[in-house]
Amino acid sequence: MSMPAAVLAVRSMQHHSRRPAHPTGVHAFSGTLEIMGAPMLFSRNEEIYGEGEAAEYLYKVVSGAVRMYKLLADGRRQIGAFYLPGDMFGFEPGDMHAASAEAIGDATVLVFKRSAVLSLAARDSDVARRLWEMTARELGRSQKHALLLILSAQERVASFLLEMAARTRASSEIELPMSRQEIADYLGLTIETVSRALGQLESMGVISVPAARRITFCDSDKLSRINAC
Amino acid sequence: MSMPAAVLAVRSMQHHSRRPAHPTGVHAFSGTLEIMGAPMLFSRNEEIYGEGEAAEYLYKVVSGAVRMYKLLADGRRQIGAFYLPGDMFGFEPGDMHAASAEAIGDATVLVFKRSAVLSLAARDSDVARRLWEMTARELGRSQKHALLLILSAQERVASFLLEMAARTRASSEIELPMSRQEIADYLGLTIETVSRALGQLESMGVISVPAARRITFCDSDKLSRINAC
DNA sequence: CGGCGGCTTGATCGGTCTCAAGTACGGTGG
DNA sequence: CCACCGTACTTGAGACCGATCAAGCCGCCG
Repeated sequence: MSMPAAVLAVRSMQHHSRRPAHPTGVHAFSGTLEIMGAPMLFSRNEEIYGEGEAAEYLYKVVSGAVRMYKLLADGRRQIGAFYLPGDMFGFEPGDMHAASAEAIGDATVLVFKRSAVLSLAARDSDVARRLWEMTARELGRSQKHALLLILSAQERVASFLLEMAARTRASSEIELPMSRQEIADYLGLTIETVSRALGQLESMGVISVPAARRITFCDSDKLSRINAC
Repeated sequence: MSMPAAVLAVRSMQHHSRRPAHPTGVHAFSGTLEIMGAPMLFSRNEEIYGEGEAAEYLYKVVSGAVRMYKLLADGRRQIGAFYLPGDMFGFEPGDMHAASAEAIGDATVLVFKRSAVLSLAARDSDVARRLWEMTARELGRSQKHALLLILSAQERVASFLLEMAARTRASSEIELPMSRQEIADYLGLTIETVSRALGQLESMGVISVPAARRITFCDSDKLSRINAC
């Protein structure tokens, strides 16, 4: 197993001056911990961590987007989550990563040393509570994701669009950071089926697709009604 | 929304003498909290909590089994998890239950007041850590569940059998507490497909099914190889 | 013995995958 | 500025897997 990319990158960062945390508005932890996050840049498709590596860090997306995924024996890829600016990720049940994470496009990510977070949590119950809340929120997201996977193709795509709209706080139009292949791997479909479902929604007058990665909502109510959850 | 069953039941329990916690060997929390769990009995199909209710309690299965599920608009049911003796459940991102929980057969469950657990966690960082670990473990389970749902029917059933075997620490034979319908709703399949997949596995010589709810493993290696994860 | 619920088995239908072209877009170099 | 190229996306035709509809079977309990 090769050296985790994150470890190398963080080490190389230690010689740089620490920039202050970005003014993203969302604070991961109160006070002291926030300044512990070392900003790192990942380029398109660069690995942030790999399955089986020691989970030494927690991460927070500042800009760009991240995919978390697992590869199956036969080569299929299941994307478990997309992380957008403001999202934290890297929570794991054990001390090993059960999945891999990669930058979708160029991305800036704050990196927190896990042991530092844990020791801070041991002293500061408020930090511990936030840590627990974030893990619980991640659990909720995972459960919603599992729900998606039993729906029809059209329902999955509709739910996905609504999820993305809610997470980017955009009501009328969204810009997707990920490819059709990534959407397909997230929804448990093929690119062709995703494309067809989008085409159906468009011909139903629910959305319009002026560019492949730009979706405008023409009838949000109808879109919500297609979503069975 | 009707009064949560758990609330009523706990209230009625307050007039009973507290039995000591069951000697199950698995401890939810160190020390004081363990004795805070009020044992409750639920009968077959009885609701433990319902979607949308306030999440006032945490639960630990002592005996029997519990299903956690959501109902979709069109009546489909997605079972998100089965909880077996030793498992804790009821963790939620918000202060509301996002799903419902019911006893599969008659079941004994320890009930912990959430606010008491939280205030204990605020004082005792060890409790806070355990709480976080359990939530993270639940997150891992949910992610594995999502992975199941993109597999073929036979792979899903094989994975399910392996999961149940691992969780009951049984290597050669398992006794399933749940019906085919519940297995189907957990795996995102129909009862017919579950039944056929079991039949195929049996005719392949991988398992044998002496009784509908009793599965013996004839070739665990081959079963593991069918599982694509 | 009869009846009922849970499970299995069979035949057909439909949605999604697969394979295969075709098209639009973004970037690069002339 | 335009021609070219490669990648991403769309669209079409046919195959396949699991859902659906419909009987039949088994075990349990009255």
